[in-house]
Amino acid sequence: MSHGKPVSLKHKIYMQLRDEIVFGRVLPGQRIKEAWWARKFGCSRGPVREAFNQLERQGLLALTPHQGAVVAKSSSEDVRDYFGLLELLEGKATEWATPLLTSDDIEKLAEINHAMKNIPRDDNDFEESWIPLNLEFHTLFTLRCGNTKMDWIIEDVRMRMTRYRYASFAMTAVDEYLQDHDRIIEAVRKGDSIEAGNAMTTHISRAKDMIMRLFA
Amino acid sequence: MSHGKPVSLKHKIYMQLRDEIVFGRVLPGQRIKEAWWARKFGCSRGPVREAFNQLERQGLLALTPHQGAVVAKSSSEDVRDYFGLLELLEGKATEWATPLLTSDDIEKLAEINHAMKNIPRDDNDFEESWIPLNLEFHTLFTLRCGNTKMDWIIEDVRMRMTRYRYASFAMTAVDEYLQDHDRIIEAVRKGDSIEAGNAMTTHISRAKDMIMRLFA
DNA sequence: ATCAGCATAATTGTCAATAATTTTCTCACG
DNA sequence: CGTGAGAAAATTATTGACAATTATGCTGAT
Repeated sequence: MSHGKPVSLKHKIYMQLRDEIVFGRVLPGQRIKEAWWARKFGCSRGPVREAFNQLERQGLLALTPHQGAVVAKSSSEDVRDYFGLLELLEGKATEWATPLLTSDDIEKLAEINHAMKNIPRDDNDFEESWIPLNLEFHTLFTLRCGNTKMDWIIEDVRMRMTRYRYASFAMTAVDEYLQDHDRIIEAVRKGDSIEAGNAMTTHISRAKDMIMRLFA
Repeated sequence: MSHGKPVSLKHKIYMQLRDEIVFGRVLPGQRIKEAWWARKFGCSRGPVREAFNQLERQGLLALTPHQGAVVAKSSSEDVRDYFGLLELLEGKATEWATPLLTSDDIEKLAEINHAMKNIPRDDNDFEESWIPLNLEFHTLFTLRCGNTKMDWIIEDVRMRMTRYRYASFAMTAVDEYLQDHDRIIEAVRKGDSIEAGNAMTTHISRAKDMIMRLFA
């Protein structure tokens, strides 16, 4: 074998269309046509259909028989409830991870947040720098929490809201987010799992409030 | 419109193969062939492939390019971690639901548990009577918890383990399960959400221990 | 008897064409 | 001018055939 699985055509189509939706280049309610994507990839509609199906199961497309696909709409209630699950899951993941983190892990968390603080605020690419660092910060807890399914389920929930997070990204709360991270790190340093979990829940709750306000 | 969505062929295939897996008529690791199911339904392989994809996304089939599908295997670690998520999710759903339940809801819970107690223990169809009642009991909390996504996520987690629950169903803990339900109902009657949530978590933890023991 | 190498068979991945269904447009009628 | 029936167009659902890939089972040399 060379390196890993061979990448199937359906997977490439899936990845690209997923990005289109997640990064908001196509908007909720917009019609997505099989034939268009088949031509775009120079292939037949078979692989396109399979990609569409996968995206439906992830809540990003809405398929209706004989009617086709539209980018799924989420109500403000949907977003609130997805965030509610994230508060619960990431909060508990943080609580569970706290006693399991090595000193290297904790140092890594501090480094990430330091790097986030140093992103120039007026940079046009602020989001492009912020997002991967933020993801790395959060993922470290889910990967170290001792439950091998936690990252899968959080990723699944997150996928359904990411486009709203990106679409309504606002720098107004950046300082609070960074302070939240500091509070989490501090609690982790003390080894106080409950406090760390609560700090994470509070952090996500703040993000929820931000986005819900922009939604209305 | 006549009555609901038209049922697509892929959905019928999906439902039937899912049942085969969930009820253990095909075993983990067993090869599943597209052509066989296409002949079984008198159709081509297209819809079969779409059903396979859906089952992969639900964790019931493992697909490898050019190698085909096998019924997914779960390690004992996987089952433990899925149950860990269920404890968390159903526990919190119960806590959240407690102040929202109507007296009719609580009465319904009592009725269900009463009916479960009255299933003849030596009945050959004990499981067939038990499972839907048990599901109804648990689902009432997830539907009333105030988070519209809770039932989706619990259903998703549960789907991945149901076959293990059924495969290793043992009546040895039935009495404890019924007592657990009574404790949950009691806490709900008192309006003690924390106690109710803890009782649900304990209940699921007991089921986990049962199944993990049978796994080893 | 064992094992590498090769030919064969079986299975999946993709395609282009056809059938079924829905949507859109047209136009006669009130 | 609005409306509704019906034809036309567009789109999806399914199919059967072909290509690409992998598994299998010979063959023969050691």
